[in-house]
Amino acid sequence: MKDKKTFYISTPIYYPSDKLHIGHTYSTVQADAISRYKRLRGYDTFFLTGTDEHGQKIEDKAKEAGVTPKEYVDRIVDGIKDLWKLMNISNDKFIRTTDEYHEKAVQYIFNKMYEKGDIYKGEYEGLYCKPCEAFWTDTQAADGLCPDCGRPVIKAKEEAYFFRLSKYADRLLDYYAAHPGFIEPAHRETEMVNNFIKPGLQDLCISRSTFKWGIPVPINPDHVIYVWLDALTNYITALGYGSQDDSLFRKFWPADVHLIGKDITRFHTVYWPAFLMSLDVPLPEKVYCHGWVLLEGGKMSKSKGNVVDPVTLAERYGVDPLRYYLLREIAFGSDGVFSNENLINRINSDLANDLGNLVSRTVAMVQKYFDGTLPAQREQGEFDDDLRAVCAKSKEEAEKYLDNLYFSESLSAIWRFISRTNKYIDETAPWALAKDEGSRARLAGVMYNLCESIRIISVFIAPFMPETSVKIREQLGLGPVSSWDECAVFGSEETFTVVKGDIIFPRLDPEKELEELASLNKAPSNPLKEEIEGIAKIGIDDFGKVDLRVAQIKSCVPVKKAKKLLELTLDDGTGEDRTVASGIAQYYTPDELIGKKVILVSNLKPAVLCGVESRGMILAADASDGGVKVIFVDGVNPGTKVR
RNA sequence: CGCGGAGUAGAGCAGCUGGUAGCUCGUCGGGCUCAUAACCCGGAGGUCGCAGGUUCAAAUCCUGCCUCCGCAACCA
Repeated sequence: MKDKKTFYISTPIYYPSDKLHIGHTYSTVQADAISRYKRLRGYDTFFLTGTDEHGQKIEDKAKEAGVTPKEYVDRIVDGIKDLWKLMNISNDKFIRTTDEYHEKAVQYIFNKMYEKGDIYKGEYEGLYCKPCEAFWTDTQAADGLCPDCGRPVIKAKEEAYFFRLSKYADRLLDYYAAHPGFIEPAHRETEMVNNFIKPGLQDLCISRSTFKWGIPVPINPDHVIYVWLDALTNYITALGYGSQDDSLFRKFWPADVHLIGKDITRFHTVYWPAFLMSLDVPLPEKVYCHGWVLLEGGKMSKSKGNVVDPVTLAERYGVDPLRYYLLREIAFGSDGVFSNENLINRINSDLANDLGNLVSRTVAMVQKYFDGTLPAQREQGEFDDDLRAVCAKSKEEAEKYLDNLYFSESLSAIWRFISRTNKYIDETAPWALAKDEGSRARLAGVMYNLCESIRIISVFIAPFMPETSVKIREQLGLGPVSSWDECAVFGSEETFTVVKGDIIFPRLDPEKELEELASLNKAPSNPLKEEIEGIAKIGIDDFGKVDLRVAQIKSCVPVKKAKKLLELTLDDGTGEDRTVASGIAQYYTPDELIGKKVILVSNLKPAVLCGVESRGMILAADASDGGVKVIFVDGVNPGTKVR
């Protein structure tokens, strides 16, 4: 870590082509928790999030919607900002890659790299498929054919600008070796080294001339800068790098943590460091690749219709419970499963039963036994020492874990103290002490210790659940936490005057909630209908272009080196065998298929898949269980046209 | 033999620099009555994926195998 007491953390910048889901919320909430923690610890903290707004996809979406790309992203970005506001995100800045200062700075960066000789016009490297408007690496198009459409690729001559990524391979390896912990979890580093760096880094294409929605290449306005050089650089342009005023950059760079999802590891641990090396800018301290929020039944995906809407959940259960759940449920670096049942469970047991009830019962007793204000006459007793010891240990662990971004573990440590406090009530049995006038001082001592414990807990949870921290402290008659040090000394408070408030976390009825959530999910009445209506209409002529034929499977073998592919030999009625590769190996064995008749798209352009030339495809349905059902036909001869 | 991760009580996970298997939820029984039918204590429940090996001793180290999940290359 740097000597100066600053802390700079970033989330990825999100692509505003759709509404954000719980996964994005997860990233951002993590960054928020750590930012709040660092601020409380006295760090001058800069927390950055934002949006990555250029690219073909947005250009297309905007066209569909009949608005300009800027108008399109403006609308979505408003929604994103609202979501962060709702989630109580304390970012210091929100960068949009369409911001003027960013566009200028990216051009500055491009020029600087160009002058250095790290950017060149692609003439030798890069294989380009014109119809697909896509670039492929040598390995991807090893046979000289586009992996997408099977047509020949050409060398990218005058097609694009390239960044000399290959030049930095050794320096990257050296850097990793010299900076353990740069990539976390560590196994991601192994993955990057083995999969990308050792096999040889390809130079990186950083411009496009096939669409317009991007930052123009300064030396050639026919091109726009392609995603990574535009997006990744936000981490420094947001601080004013490449502008008149780079005081923030000088203050906060290098970043302490780039928090990212594991899917963009390569870009942040290979491309980004190489860019920075090219600019002679120091590298960030750490890239932390967190896991994904998975849903029961697999990855989140729009087409599966199982995207969880954070707004619905936050409005229904509260922002802090949702924050807590995300930070608690998913362990360091690994994926976690989101389910409504888990969420409700966590809220009930951790928040309502353990924490909420602790506050409630304590405040009620202070109210009842002392009219709300604890007297100065207090007596210490048995169990007090242990309570303090657990408190101290909990603090130490919570800090240690949080410093390393182990959110879940940090919360576990805090909850050990909450449990200990509940147990303390049982051990000291204040209601028994209350019956005996002679135990008045001891009773006051016990209640004081409870209030102190809760006060300290309110500091512990402040980074995770800021609103709850405030609510709890209100009941203790205290203002908001202003420093983490407030949890350092047990007994620092003179006395307490409690104020009874509302139940902080009402208990939920799991059955009822699950039912209601299920009905809410159905609310967008008919997603299937919407999906179908969302697909562009085609004319009968377009359909006529597809030639469908019945074909019989003569033989079938798995494709070597391919998990998903079966190589089918078909009788299509022409008398000549036709080979088709089909991605159904996980659903059918060859024996099940041989002799069956299927529907063949006969005029699909050939493509090479894993070394097999596939001429056509067979029709199959995506079953609701995630499987695939091939469509079989009976009683028709091979070669018969289907329409 | 492409790279990496994982297989531990009903569920979700920890333990993996070797020494009688732990946590949360659930479940069963008890205690308490301040509290949000909450809290506290205790029990049941696992031959730690399979098979070998090293060792006085292995979930933990080694070898082989099986299964699952990511990434890459193929879901035409």
